[in-house]
Amino acid sequence: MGKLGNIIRIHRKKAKLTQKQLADFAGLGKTVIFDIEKGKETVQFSSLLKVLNVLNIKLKIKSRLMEKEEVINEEG
Amino acid sequence: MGKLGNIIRIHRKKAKLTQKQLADFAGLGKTVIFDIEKGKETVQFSSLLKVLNVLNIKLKIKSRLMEKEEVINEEG
DNA sequence: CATATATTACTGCCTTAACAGTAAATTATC
DNA sequence: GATAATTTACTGTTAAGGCAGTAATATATG
Repeated sequence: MGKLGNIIRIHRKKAKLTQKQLADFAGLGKTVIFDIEKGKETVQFSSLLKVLNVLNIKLKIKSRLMEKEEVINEEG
Repeated sequence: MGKLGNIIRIHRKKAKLTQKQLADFAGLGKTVIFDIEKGKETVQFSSLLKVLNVLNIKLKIKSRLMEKEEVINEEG
C-alpha cells in the first residue's frame, strides 16, 4: 500500500474519524478517502489537499535548487 | 498563481526544458504542464508526481504526529 | 456469540480532467 | 523590426475520477 495512504489512515485513526466523517469534513465522497488510503495515485491533487488540511498534515517541497523547504498547503 | 506551479516552472526553466519537452519526459500532454504551472489543483496527483520526478523535486509530508518528515515520491 | 459499526468492494451515472490540434499572444533571437 | 520559438488560450473528443447506493467482509462492542 502507498506510503501516503498509510500516513493518512494513521492520522485519521488518531483523530478518531471514520472514512465517512473525514470525507464530510473534507467535502468529499467516502469513495475518495477509501481510494486515497488504498494508495490510489490518480486522485485529484485538490482532493488530497483537502484531506491533508483536515488532518493538519503539511506538504513540503524540496529540491537542490531551493535553499529552504516550502510548505505547499498553507491553510488559514 | 499557485506556489507549486511557480516552483515547477522555475525548475523547468533551470533545466532548460520547454513545456512540451517536460510533458514528453513525464509522459503527459503539454496541457497538463501548462495547467500545473498555472496553478490548477484539480490535476491528478499522479501527473504531479511524474512532473516532480522528472525535475528531481522531492515531496515531503510532515505533521505533529510524526517525528521525521517522510518523502513521498521516492524515485529509483 | 450476537449486534452494531466500520471498512472494503462493486455498480452505473455524471462530471470533468487529459489530450491533440490549432490559433493567438508573448518572448527570444537574429 | 522581422522571424522564430515558446507560451497561453480555446475546442471537441475521449477516458477516467467522483459520487451515491448497496452489498459483503472485517472489526469493535455488548
